[in-house]
Amino acid sequence: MTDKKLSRREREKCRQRKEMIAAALSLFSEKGYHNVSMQEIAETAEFAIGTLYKFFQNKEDLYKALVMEQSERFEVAFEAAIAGPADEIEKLRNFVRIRRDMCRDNLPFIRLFLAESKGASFNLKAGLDADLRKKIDAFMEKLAHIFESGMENGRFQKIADPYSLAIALDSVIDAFILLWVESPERHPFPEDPDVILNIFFKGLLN
Amino acid sequence: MTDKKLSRREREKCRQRKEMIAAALSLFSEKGYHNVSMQEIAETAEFAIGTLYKFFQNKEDLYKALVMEQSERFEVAFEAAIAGPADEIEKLRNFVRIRRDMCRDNLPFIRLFLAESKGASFNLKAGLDADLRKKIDAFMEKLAHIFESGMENGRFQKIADPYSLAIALDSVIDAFILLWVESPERHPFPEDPDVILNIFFKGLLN
DNA sequence: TCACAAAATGACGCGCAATTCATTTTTTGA
DNA sequence: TCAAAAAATGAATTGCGCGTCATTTTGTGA
Repeated sequence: MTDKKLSRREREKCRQRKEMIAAALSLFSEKGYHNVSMQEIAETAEFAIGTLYKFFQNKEDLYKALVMEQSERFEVAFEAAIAGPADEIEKLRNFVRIRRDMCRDNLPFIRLFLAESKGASFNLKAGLDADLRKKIDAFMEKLAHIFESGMENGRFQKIADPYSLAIALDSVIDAFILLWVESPERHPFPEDPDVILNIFFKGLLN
Repeated sequence: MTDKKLSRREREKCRQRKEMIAAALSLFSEKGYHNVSMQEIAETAEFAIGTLYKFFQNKEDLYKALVMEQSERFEVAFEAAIAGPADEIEKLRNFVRIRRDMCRDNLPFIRLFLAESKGASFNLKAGLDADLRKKIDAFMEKLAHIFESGMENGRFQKIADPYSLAIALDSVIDAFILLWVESPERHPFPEDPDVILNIFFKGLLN
């Protein structure tokens, strides 16, 4: 969806589109969907407003495209993170690490995404796009699978059902990210993934 | 802030105000702040628009009042839940139970609140009101204290720092609530609080 | 019953922001 | 070099929704 094997003009279009999305991302993440005008996006991206409408049918379309494209990148990175190691524990560690890295490198989008995927399934009329929701659900299943296979081969105790554990891990990571986004100095995101994972690995009782 | 020792007229005002807030809550939680017009709220509450503006300076004022009043109720209930039992484990169980009960009885507000407190610190210009944020933070400290004192008296293992545990527990409960809100049949909120708490109580490893 | 005050009403003014499209500018290739 | 096609432009159109306020309705007490 990016370059190679495209005419000069097509490459140029791609570049312009990226600049528009970048401008929109920066503005949306800072001020929120409803507090950003198309005019503003156009100006930030240094295009005329009409040009914006050549690339995107309307404001919502631009927004959806933006969320979709970025999510795709995250999705891919997360899949890779848990596909790498064979060992369940290492898969989880890797997942936590990659989440941290992706967040560090994509602050603006993280803000937007947390808002989207957590509470505000009602920020936009339709909420999360069905496509995206399906992908997130599918990934959750994969995460659940890690816990499941860990239980089957005796590495993990059966302390809760695998899907619940997946949801729990995901939400705890999000919570840490949120803390970190809100005040990076006071709540740095832990370097060592086990700071988070020990909440699951070790038991409070006994 | 409610009744008793008020003139007939004052009681009437109070009732009207409540009806307006109820209408606004129902609409906001269903369609989101920006997709609800004052006209719509007025019609739903069966008042004229002008009357709405007699009670609330403007739309944001109405919204803030709504969030504030409802949060207050939740706040009080949660405080009571952890103040009751002396035993740390029972405090946590009680907290989980009360969260479940409050959610069951206040679905519309839950949707709104999760959207507010989680992602959408940017849904509204200013995000969460500073007052409210302070209250939430203060409550988190209290939750952290439960873990802390449990560690001191040897009931809990020191598997993570108390504040992190508080954040983690809170976010996991939220995640379960979110699942339940989205599809109550497929993901009923667990009756037994230990279904959730065991994720923390018991260790995955060993 | 009537005059006056308090409250409720909702049509309207106004500004803002999403789109449109007639015009201008740039690119292409003959 | 020039004309036709493609792309970019931004002023104008449009619609919406907040908040006002002149008018109507309701309540009160003499």
